[in-house]
Amino acid sequence: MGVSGVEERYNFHQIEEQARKRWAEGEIYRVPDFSERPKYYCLEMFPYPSGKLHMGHVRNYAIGDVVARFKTMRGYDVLHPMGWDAFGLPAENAAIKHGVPPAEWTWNNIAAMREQLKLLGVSYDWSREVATCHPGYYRWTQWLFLLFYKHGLAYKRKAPVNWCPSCATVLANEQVVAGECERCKTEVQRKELEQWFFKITDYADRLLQDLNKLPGWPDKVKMMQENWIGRSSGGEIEFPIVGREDQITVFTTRPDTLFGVTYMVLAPEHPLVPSLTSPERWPEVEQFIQRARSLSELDRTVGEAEKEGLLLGSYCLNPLTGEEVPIMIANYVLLEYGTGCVMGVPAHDQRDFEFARKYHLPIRVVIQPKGEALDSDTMAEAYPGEGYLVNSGSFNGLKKREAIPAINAYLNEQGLGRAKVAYRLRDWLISRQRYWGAPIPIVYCDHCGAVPVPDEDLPVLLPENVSFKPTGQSPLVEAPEFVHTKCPSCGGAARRETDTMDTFMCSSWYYFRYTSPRNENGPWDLDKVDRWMAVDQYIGGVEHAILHLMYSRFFTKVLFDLKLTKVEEPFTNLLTQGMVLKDGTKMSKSKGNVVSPEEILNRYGADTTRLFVLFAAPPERDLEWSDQGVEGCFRFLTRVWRLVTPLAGTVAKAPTVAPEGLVGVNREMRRLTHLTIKKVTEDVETRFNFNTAISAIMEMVNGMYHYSARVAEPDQEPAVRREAVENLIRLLAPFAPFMADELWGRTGHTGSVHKEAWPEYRPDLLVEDQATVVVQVNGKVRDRIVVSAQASDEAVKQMAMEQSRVQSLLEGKTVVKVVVVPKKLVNIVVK
RNA sequence: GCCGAAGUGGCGGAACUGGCAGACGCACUGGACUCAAAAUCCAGCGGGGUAACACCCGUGGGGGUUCGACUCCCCCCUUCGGCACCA
Repeated sequence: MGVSGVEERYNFHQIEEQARKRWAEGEIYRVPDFSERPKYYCLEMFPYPSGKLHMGHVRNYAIGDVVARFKTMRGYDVLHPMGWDAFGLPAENAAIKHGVPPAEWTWNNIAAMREQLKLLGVSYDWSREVATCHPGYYRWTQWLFLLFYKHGLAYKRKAPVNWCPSCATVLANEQVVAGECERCKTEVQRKELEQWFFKITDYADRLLQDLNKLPGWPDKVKMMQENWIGRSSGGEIEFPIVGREDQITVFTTRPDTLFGVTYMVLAPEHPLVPSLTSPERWPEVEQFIQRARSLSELDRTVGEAEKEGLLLGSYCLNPLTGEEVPIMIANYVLLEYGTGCVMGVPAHDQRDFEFARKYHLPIRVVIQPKGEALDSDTMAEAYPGEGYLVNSGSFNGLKKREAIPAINAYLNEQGLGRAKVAYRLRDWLISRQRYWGAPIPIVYCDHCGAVPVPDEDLPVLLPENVSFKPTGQSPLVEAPEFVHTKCPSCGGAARRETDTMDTFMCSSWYYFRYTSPRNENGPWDLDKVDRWMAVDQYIGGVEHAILHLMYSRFFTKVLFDLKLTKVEEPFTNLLTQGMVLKDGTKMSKSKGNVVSPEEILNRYGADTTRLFVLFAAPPERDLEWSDQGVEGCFRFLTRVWRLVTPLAGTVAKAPTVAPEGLVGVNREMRRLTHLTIKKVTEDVETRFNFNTAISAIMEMVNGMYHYSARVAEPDQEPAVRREAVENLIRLLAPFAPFMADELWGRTGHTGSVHKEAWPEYRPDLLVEDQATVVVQVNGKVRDRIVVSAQASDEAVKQMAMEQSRVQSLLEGKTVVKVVVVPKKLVNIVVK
């Protein structure tokens, strides 16, 4: 690395513009559908086209791009596509506010964001771009809806649903966070509405079980899905109703406490309630039901809501004892879980305990813990733990663990119950009362009922010239030419479904579509999906841990069952990247701490911007924005520029193969080059620790500067220099693709560095001939010695003991033990 | 309440399998270059202590295992995230 002459400034504007042009003209990021090379599918969560890239996007796409570029250099065909999650409320709200039609607003935003992504230099195959709001895309979203419908996985029913008054639409359970709309934080209300659902509960167990097949997912995300699915195993038990032929079926996880039941309690909305209420109690009961209905989910479930209940005046029989048990309703029982009723076992369930104390219901102990005597009169709280059955007839003496299967088996024999699993997960509500979404392709006919739109009539197009004002009904209701149609079955007058689909439907299958983005004969080409799926690496924010990621898993399992894919899980490896923070908190307009990518790109260029977000923290951790940190990355790139550009000409002419048996600084320089290749390769490939990979490259650059400072130019081995420079450029390529490509050209290469092979290191060149060994006495570092790499443990030990520092510490003591770790340390233990 | 993750200099972070704590970067300090500044280059940079060494302390706190612990085990504290009347 020689003395530079006239320095040329690092003009990133020019470099990046020229590279963008070259890349576009050469179509270097286009990936073939099929080839001999192994495939790798690298995917980042596609964005909502808000019109502006934010730092979170920059981070997400920079991470994905490193993976994609690295894998390409490693010899894979990398599918790395981009698209737009383009339906949704903001477009409609913008339309209402500014009078621009949602379609126009959305397409303009897409154009703007596409340009920003191109500025960032992400290696997308733009020929595969998809937008969920394009009729050529949502045609297949509708097709998939009908596929689900035909297989009994889509159904319409009246149910209590979550209603967001601000968004003027219903929400899925997953979109309600702590009783609030996850989008706008408005408290959700409960409404009884007839809505479309997807039967995700049919897949609850597989969604749970198959989490085990995802070792490449973060435990955190798997845990969140596990919590959300909320599997509990127990049994269903029949309690005959006194004076009637029918019975109440109850779900419980504790069949072992069946002898401790002292009351039965139903959800207020339970269908049996009216017939179980005695006439004189009805007015009071009806009032109670009304009150429970009107309360929001939030009021009813969050916090220390007081438990309230009422006797209905009827009784059922404990199936094991024949004992009469009063039937009640209570606000703490949820209609949608289990069977909508609870057997009250106050001695062993805290909620039942509180309820029983309040209403003076009897408490009966049926589980006795070892070495303790529970007394129903004096106990201060329920005992839910382990113990032996008492007051339980022939089951007395069994352990809780043994009693559960024993009682289940007995009930099963008698036809009084059966083992059963319950889930917290509810079916996915997919109807939305808004305009900017894929219309649900169903027609209602007075004669034929709900009729699916025939496949050949898809897409059901969204009408234009519609008023978007949210009224609580879909704006499509106000579009007569849309609503009025013919029944596909009988040809008579009929009307269309006016609700649109949850946008999470559109995003549940887009990764399939990328494999065949323009296919018109089906949602995708099976051969292409088979080649590319599953996604090898998926990257995005953890906020989708449940919503998008669980829906996508559900879709994939349905598609697998219907033979439309051979994979059962869509995403083999998942990386959830951390947030970008400023001043310790999430960037937001209201806090005024937003850093605009546009501005940073303009001031420092894409390479610096990318480098900073990759260097400042490992990908899965939150990243604190630092203007000075960006400055530092810019400085580093400038340093690379000043190092390489003056050498470009001589590097191009130098021999490509370095001589063997080098000594001194030339040998050390080679060693550093190969050490860095090893470190960067391992950090990127096995750990995704881009921050440490970049610091290794920085150390290499520092080493190259030292090399040139310490070695007169004639003594530098040209081949060593060439090897260092070329590998530096290759290693830098995934992180700073523009500068790397520019320098690659300048050092005499004709093609793009992004078509180059990733460098390999030579293990034999990593070997050092000397090692610094730490000398400890009783575990404390007291000295260091330099030893030959070949020195025996015994020799190293001898040498360590001879050090004067060590000698003085050994004086008057006895050496108990000496531990030698080759090439690392000697620990002398003395007494 | 239940489940999970994380706590390391002034800051972002590193230490991968138990082996020199603080790589790399930022900030800061001193020096070189300059009329001067910026840029750049060189050096220093956990705390105490010393003229300089020595030495002592130090990875949220307390205990333990080990020749040796940021790393393993037990208890506790703090912060963040998920679930939360789910029978």
